[in-house]
Amino acid sequence: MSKIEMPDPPIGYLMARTHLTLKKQLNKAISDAGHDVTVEQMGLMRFLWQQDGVSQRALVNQVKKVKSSITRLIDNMEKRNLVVRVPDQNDKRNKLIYLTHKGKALQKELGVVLDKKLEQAYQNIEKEHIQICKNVLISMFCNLDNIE
Amino acid sequence: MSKIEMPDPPIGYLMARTHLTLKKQLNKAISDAGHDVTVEQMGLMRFLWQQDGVSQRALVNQVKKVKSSITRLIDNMEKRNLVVRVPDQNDKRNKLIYLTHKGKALQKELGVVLDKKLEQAYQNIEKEHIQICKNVLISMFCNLDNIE
DNA sequence: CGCATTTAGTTCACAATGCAACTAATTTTA
DNA sequence: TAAAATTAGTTGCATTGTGAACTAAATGCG
Repeated sequence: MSKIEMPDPPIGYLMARTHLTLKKQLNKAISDAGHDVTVEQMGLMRFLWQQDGVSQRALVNQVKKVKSSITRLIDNMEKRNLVVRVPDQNDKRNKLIYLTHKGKALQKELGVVLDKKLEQAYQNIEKEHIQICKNVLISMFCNLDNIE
Repeated sequence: MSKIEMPDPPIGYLMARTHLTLKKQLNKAISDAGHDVTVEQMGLMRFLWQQDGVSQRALVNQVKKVKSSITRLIDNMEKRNLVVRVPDQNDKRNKLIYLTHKGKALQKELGVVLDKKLEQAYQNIEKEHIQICKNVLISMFCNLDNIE
């Protein structure tokens, strides 16, 4: 099978490829560890672990996804008993999202799985370079976020 | 609305956030430019622009997605008349993917849209840092790819 | 040669994302 | 205050990604 010769790929392709591969393997690692949770659900819980009982709107602002994505992400998390929706009595438009016991308990367990996988991903890469990479990703995001 | 204070995010979250935001805005930019193509379809065409008439298997090896993803990506590209599937007479299991005129013509036009958006994303970021970031993404991908 | 194995591709079920259109509740404003 | 505009959340539709089960074709081996 002949290998196709490609020119230096734009960063978007590299990001997409690495992101999807990391996500795929993390999902498998989480599943192998016996947890019925996805990486995206973990990504939302990351904020809830810091501050519980926030509105979906607040989560939209944090994770920078579209509100309909959050709606369905929370649908699936409710199915798995990770969170519950509680109507806000002060503003009946809002629904406040609270972690269940199960959702809270997962913080430590998923942290272990995540750290282990990142350790594999970081092999033989200089720490300073990883920090520079993070900063570039943050700057790119801010540049794009300011445009829209 | 109170901003949730978050600790230093793992690189996976940064990659996911930046990747999705870039993808979202690129899709909009492509659509605004009058093209009925998605970023993922462009990602596959990137390889076809280098070498036309390859099997789906070859594309799977290049883009590192699962074969069922490629099947449906090509389904949607055929609908839009970007590519055609041609049965391989030498090995009847294979289907060779060829760009249509429309698919070929898009290389330049989409390149312009992509470059413009990347220019926005790269504002005020040092070129050397972008290169380091790219190298980290490549190294991470290779580390993960060797594991599975 | 003939049967087992491998390989290429499709299909299905599930999760996730985004856009657009919608409902319901709140806030603004005339 | 009543109508208009905004805000929070849901739903329908299209695209994408994955894994598992499936078909058809080619390859390998006894």
